[in-house]
Amino acid sequence: MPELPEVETVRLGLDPLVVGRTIERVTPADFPGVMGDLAIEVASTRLAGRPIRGTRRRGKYLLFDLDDGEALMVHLRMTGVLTVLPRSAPSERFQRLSIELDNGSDLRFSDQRKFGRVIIVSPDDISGLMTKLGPEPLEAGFDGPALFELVHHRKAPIKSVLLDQHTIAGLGNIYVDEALFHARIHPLRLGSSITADESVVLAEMIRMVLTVGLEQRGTSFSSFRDVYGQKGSNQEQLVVYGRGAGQLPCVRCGSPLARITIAGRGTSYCPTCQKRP
DNA sequence: ACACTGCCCTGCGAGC
DNA sequence: TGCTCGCAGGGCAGTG
Repeated sequence: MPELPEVETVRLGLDPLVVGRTIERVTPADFPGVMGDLAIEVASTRLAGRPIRGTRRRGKYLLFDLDDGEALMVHLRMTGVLTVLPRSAPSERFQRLSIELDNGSDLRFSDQRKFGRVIIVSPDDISGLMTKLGPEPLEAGFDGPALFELVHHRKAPIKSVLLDQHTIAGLGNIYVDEALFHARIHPLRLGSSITADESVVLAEMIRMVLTVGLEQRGTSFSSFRDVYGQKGSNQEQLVVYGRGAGQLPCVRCGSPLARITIAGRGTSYCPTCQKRP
């Protein structure tokens, strides 16, 4: 599941391969809805001849800046994969879209579950995206007091609050479970119950798990691959995510981990280290 | 403004 | 062995 470290890993890999290139055309595969309501043929006409000026990431959104302030916005959702391949390379297994570039390479979008999207966005769309999302947790200014301000008035479980992209941008199920474990906070604790002192630790742990995830080039628990089709290695650093169902032992205290559902998401935690509310 | 639910989608693994 | 069925979950629409 691509979260901030995975999306940033993809962006870092793509940037040198696509910036400065010009789009020639867009070739559909078998999923007409991949570009939203816009027909692929229409999109191809709109994109033909336009340059890719740069790449940006906001939360889990990836932006390819075009001319005229427009951009191609990609969200990988659960199983989206972006690769750059020679035009002669065969289609990927779940390929949904191929953006042909002027140097003979293709930017390919593959997505097993058809949740991901590649959308042409206007300058207004982009500024809307920038403002509606919460702060970037790896940028300067994201600290204990800032986190406390974001969560102390919230009456939902802290896990739900941290998953809310309008509150903090880029966290998903994996990194939230990991951060809460390292901060020793039970995922069902209400946002309003988190103290200022706990916010300092939690903000630190959020930054830590994201930084490690980025260093490991992402978590490839299932389908995540980088631009070159390589797996990340952060799954080896995970200590709670995916381990609660089997009641595997807590790495800190040895007692069996537990698994519950919060906000419709599987949630693993240590009932001993993360005290109940 | 906020909280919560259901929907989208399909490969995979558990169970029979 | 082969089948069915539930699970995985990010974002959004709809409801309260």
